[in-house]
Amino acid sequence: MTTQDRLIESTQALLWERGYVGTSPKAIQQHAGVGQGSMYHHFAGKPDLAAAALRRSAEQLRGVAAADLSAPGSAYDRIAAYLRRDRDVLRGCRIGRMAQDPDVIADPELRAPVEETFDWLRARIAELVAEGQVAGELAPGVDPTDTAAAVVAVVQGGYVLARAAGRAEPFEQAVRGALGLLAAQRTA
Amino acid sequence: MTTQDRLIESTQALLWERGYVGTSPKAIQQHAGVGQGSMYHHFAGKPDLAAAALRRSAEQLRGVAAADLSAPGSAYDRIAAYLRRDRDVLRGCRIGRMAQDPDVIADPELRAPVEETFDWLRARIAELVAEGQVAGELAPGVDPTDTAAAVVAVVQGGYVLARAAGRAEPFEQAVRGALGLLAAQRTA
DNA sequence: GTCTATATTCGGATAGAC
DNA sequence: GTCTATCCGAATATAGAC
Repeated sequence: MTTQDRLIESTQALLWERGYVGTSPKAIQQHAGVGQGSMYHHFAGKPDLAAAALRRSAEQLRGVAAADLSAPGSAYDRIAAYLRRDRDVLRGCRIGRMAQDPDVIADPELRAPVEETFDWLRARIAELVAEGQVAGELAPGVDPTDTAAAVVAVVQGGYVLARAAGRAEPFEQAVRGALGLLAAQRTA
Repeated sequence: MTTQDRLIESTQALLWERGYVGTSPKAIQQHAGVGQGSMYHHFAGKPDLAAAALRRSAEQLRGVAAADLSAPGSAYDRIAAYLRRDRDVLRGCRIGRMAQDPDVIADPELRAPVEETFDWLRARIAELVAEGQVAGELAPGVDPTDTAAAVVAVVQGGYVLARAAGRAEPFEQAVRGALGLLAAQRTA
């Protein structure tokens, strides 16, 4: 692995754990086993490195979610596959976490991967809901866009509840709750 | 207002905006218009002050939510009142935000108000759902505890989506989505 | 109770040698 | 490309005067 890659991966890990404000260049260097000069040779500074790390995390997350949402089965099955995916719940979401950091939100370069990830995710789930309705699998009563936003919000909010509680259970409850409400839309 | 109160209110405001890691004692002093020595006379340090601020925020939040959830009308109406309450969406949740901060989660004194707020909120909403089912207003199919967790998660996740997007709309979509799914449970 | 002075470490980087 | 030296301000206090 290249020095750049190790720096990016270390930054991904530290941003996930400590957030942007809580992650120092020195901590990144130590985690990556890379010297000061080396880091500043490859990257302009902390914001530059964070931007690279966030772009990579966004790409990876999208890949995983895309797979869940194209799983075999009905629209409901695919959304359930996304919601039920095995997660490290107490760690939270690598991307969603960044939405809380004012320095990330204030910098368009840093916010862009976060915004795009959620835009894509909501749109993809809305598409599935709409397809399910057209296919007659889901009742036509609910709005696909709104429903998709609710599904994504349940996951992001589930992380918040779980971390607040110090245990994964509230996340799992929220997911079951969402699936219970969604199941009532099935026409079968 | 006493010096203590001004310090607590300033800490509440700064924790909301910048989080725990991002809030310095100096910033608190300046925001409160209080000197260094004065702050350390009244509080042992940053964690002590933050604990006082979080306890107060938790108490206030609970008061507001309790009012929504006891509004006139059916169980659905009360949950809708909670979900639709006018919020400063892009600022996020004063309490939920803390769940992302590792230093808050690691300190039992700081985590307690956060955990208790969400425990109470989920329990109160679960109670409403169960009452609605018993009264025949809501279909008996969904689990009250799980549904309540989903409702609270939609709000917390809605904040994440809105901040990521830089606009309030995704929050409002998520709320409408949740209400749409919940409305389908009404037997009327 | 409040103020000013002082201390230590960290954050975030630049400079220049190798 | 990588290393070490150096810089300046901020974070988080403690000490002691008023």
